[in-house]
Amino acid sequence: MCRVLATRPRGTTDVLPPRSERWIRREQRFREVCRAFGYPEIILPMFEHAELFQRTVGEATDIVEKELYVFPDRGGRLLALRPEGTASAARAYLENGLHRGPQPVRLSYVGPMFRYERPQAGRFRQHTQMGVEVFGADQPTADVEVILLAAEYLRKEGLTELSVRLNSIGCPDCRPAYREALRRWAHPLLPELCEDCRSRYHRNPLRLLDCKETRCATALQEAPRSLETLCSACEEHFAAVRGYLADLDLPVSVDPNLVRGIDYYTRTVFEVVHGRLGAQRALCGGGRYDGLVEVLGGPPTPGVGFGMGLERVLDVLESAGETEGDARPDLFLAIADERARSQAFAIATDARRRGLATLFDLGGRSLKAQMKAAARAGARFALVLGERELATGTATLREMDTGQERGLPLAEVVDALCRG
RNA sequence: GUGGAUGUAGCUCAGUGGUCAGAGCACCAGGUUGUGGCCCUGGGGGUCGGGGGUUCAAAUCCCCUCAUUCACCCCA
Repeated sequence: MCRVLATRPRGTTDVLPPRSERWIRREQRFREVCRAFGYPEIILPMFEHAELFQRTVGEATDIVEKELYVFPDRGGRLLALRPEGTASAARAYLENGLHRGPQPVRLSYVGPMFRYERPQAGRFRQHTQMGVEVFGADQPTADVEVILLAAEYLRKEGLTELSVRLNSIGCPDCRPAYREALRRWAHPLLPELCEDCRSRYHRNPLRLLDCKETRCATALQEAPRSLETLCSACEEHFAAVRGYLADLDLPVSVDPNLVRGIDYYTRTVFEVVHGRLGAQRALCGGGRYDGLVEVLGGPPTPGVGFGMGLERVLDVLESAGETEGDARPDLFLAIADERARSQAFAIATDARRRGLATLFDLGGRSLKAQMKAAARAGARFALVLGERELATGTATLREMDTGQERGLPLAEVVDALCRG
């Protein structure tokens, strides 16, 4: 085996059956929920002009600064593998003139995202996000709708122990003032803070608030909160979001320390977290991005959405013993005599056309080995075809779980299985 | 980018200087010439992650490197 040719790139994964079957079920269920909420799917490119992400996600963010997969193509364009879905969706919304049609525009998407990160539990260089976006809606009900959609999907997957973390980081009117206020307040504490926090002070003071170092956390306990300095419009918006969510039987906690690492967010930001998931416990992250479309040269357009990590959802489900979606064949044809092979092809074709998952042996193995293969594949029924069946026109159908057998005319086997 | 742990069969791992490198599970075949699961027997499968060094002798000790993994930063 060649070490390089037969090794996947760092941070990527091969998703094998049966996990791949479960994976597909998760995508299906997400699409069902999106359909129920009226969010048709948009299919977007996996790479874009690098500038799209640099300008929207933000030059100074980790995602752009150190995680973006950028490359020049053969025509000299600077492209980037998408690190997230919202910027692409906003670009497509504008480029295709959706902003000129009826508003709001609701969209969903499922697909791979790429970030050059050091892999760890729940984090990869290629991961998959299921997300939704609403463009052209500034009402707090839109924020509530997308949070509700995320929660409804996760509920349908049978997940419990979920909670929604919620915060408002203000808008271009009130955020700069808050940043300055926080900086001024923290300045005298700088010598006590950790090295990371001293650099956060300059780069992104909001990040000071969620440092995990205990000495920083205690030092900053009394820091001013963004929630206390929201402008009245943001204040009102946030109060409305909280109010609707409170009526909805969702475990929501307002967390003034929740800060997200993408520049385009305004007002509402949120995460859905699950307790038992290692250090990367956010299943879902999102928020409002009222200035995003305008940055791309479009009209002022409010928007809100989220991205959900498919691998993380699967991890939680599998840690809870999830097996839904595991494939199980209905019928295994064991061939005891090569002269029965044509008959086997005919029965298999009939069964498959009628929706029964049917396998049969490709030849050269003993009947015993074939029965073993049938059991291993998890087949519900096995049918032996040989000289005897050809002569009498009847066969023995064996139910694998119980070992019970019954004789049936060959022509009726598929009918019997279809009836259950 | 930073720190820790780990790389031996498909999987989980044993083997810390000394014959040709092992176990369990899995896989294939036979025992049972038309029937899976239990049992028995046999079989296939390894550049001991890679390279260099020390030594009469290296899976084992040293250096480098690659990969995996967990955590930090950050994020889904």
